[in-house]
Amino acid sequence: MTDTTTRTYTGETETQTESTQQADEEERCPECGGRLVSDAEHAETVCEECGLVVEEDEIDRGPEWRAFDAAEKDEKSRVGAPTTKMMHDQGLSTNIGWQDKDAYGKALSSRQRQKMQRLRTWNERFRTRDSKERNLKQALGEIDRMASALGLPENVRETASVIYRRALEEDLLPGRSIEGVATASLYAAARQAGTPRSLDEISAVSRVDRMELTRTYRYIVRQLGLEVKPADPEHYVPRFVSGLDLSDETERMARELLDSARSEGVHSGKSPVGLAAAAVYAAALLTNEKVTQNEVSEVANISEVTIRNRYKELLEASDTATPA
DNA sequence: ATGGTTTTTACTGCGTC
DNA sequence: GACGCGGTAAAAACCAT
Repeated sequence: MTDTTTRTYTGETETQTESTQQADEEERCPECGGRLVSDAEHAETVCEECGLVVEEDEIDRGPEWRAFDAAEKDEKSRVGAPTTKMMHDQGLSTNIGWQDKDAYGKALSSRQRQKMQRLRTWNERFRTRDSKERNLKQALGEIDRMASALGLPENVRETASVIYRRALEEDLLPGRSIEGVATASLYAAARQAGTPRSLDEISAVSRVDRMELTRTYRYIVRQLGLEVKPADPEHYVPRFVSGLDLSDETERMARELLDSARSEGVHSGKSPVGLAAAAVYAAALLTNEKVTQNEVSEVANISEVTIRNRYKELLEASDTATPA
């Protein structure tokens, strides 16, 4: 068994906020040279002096929400129209505004208001009408639910959404349940993002049982050609450590043990969870913090026997690697 | 489906508090 | 005696073929 330990770092995709600093060269009215004022309400740019309309039908890039104070504005404000994979239509479909104003900014008559209200209702219905869209909507809701139950960050949800979307595109759904595929997507996403959750943890919050989950998971990974590296045991360490109230020192120690174990090629088909659990246990031993094998096995959902076997191997490996 | 691994289950013995 | 720990054997689960 070849143990090519490829250290893959799936970094978190940081969304960088670019501070586009441009010298605001003030534009002038071509007629009279007056100051130009943009009127977002009417989607126009007009001259302050003579009232000439310089620009028409501008796209309103402003917010579509109301802000009641500065703090709220900052909180909600963003740049451009974000498309998000987390909404079933990527947030690109038409929404009918809530403002009850016409294109000129005038308030609507009550008849018109009622009409718009009805239009809104129907628009919403049509928007989600066709089956794929509905399907997606449900699945994304499910993904969201499970992700929060597992404390998975936003980017994992995004990834899961993307995976699910692809599965849907490739017609992988027929014969499989929406929940199943949604769960599998989330599992894959969590692993790809370097915040893996074990199958047990996932199936605990999912409506589908383990069997179906593993089956669909394997299936979509193969069909979609997803690259999912074998989970790195180190990724489990922080969770176990905090779950057991151990020190940072222990956490570091556990990482070291795993590192030397890696170079000794101890992992080969061994479950990463077991390895991580054993490392935490061994580290606690070395730093004189009291944890029982039983406690570790509880938080890691792994049997004590496995911990015993693994941690012996870990200590051996670290001895050969760094003879103290 | 099958065979080889790994993990789990269940049980036993030892030492300590 | 309860508890933590270590070991073993058999069963179950998993994976690749």
